[in-house]
Amino acid sequence: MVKISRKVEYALMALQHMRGQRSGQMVSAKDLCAAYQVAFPILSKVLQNLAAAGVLRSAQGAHGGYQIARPLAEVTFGELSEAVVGPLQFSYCLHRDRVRCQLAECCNVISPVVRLSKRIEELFYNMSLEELLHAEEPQEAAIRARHNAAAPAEELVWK
Amino acid sequence: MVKISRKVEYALMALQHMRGQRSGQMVSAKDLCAAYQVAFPILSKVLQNLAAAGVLRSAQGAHGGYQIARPLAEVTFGELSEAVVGPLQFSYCLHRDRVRCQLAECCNVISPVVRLSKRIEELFYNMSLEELLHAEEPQEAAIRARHNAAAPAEELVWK
DNA sequence: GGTAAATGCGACCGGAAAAGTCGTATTTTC
DNA sequence: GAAAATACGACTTTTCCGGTCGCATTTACC
Repeated sequence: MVKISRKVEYALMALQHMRGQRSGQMVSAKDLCAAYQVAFPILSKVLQNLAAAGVLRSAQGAHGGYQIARPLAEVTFGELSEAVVGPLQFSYCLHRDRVRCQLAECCNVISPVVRLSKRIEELFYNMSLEELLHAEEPQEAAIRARHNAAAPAEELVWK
Repeated sequence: MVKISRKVEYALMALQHMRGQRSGQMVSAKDLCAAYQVAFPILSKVLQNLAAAGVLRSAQGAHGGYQIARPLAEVTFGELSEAVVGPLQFSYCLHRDRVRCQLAECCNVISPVVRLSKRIEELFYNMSLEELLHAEEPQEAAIRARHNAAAPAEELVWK
C-alpha cells in the first residue's frame, strides 16, 4: 500500500531535469527518454498531464518541447500527484464512487479514515516541489554511485 | 495512488469495535463479521496479523477470540499498517528489491523520493491509533446517517 | 508548399498485486 | 468426544497500473 506511482517518479525526474536547464530552454520528450531510459509514450503522457495542469508549458512543432511554467516553489507535490495520477482518493468508501463501499451502513471508522486522509492530503499539499527537489547534486551522485554498488539498498537509502 | 488498503480499514474497524468493549472481554472474528459484513477468512487473517504483531492478544478454543493487548495510545498507524499489509515500501527503487528498478544508473530523483518516503513514514509513525480512533460517537453516527442519504460523498466527508 | 519533428489524445493489452475463497489442522472448553 | 474458536497455507478472482499502438495536429525550416 501507499506506493508512489511510477508516473509520479517520472514527473519528478522530468522536473528535476528541467530545473537544471537555462530559462527559456525547451526540452523534448524524446530527449528525456534518451537521458533516463523511459518509454516515450508513457513519459509523453506524464508531460502532457503536467502541461494541462499548468506546471509545464508546452510548444508543439519542430523545436518544440516543454519547459517549467511556474516556479517550483509554488507548486506542491499534491498538485503534481493529482495532475499525473488523478484526484487523491485514499479510501474506497470516500469520494465520488461511494457505491463501491457496501460497508457504509455499519462502518464505524468513517471519521478515522477521513482524519487519516486529511493528514496525508495536508502533507502532500504542504510540500513544494522546490523543497522536494532542492539541489543536492554531490550527495545525489554519491548515493547513485553507491546504489549501483553492492551495498544493500536500505542501508544507503534509509539511514 | 496512496490508497488505504482494505485490510487496513478492516483492522481499524476491528480495533474501533474492541475499544468499546469492557476490558478482558474477548471478541470473536465471527462476531465482528456479523456486525460489519466482512467475509470471515479475510477478517480472520487481518486479526491474526494484528495478534502476531502484538497489537491484539488471541485465545484459541471455545470462548476464545481477540482483545486489545497494548494501549492504543502506544500503537502507531505505521505499526498497524506494516502488521497487516507488510513493510512500508513507497517506491519501487528503494527497499529490498532494488532489482526491479532499472533506472538506478540514470535516476536523478533518488534523494527526493527518499525524502518523500521519510515524510510519509514519519506521519504514519507519529500517529497513534488512539488519536486516530478517538471517540466521536455522535458525530460518527451523524456522518454515517448522512453518508447513507443522497448527499454527494465529498460534501459531507471532506468539508 | 511539403516534409520532418514535435506535442495531443484516445483506445487497447498484459501482468502483478490486492482481495477474497477454500480446506484443513490445532487448540480449548464443556 | 463434540463444538467452537484460532492458525495457516494454497488457490482463484478481480482490479488497476504501467505500458503500447496508432493517428491527428501543430510548427519550423527548406
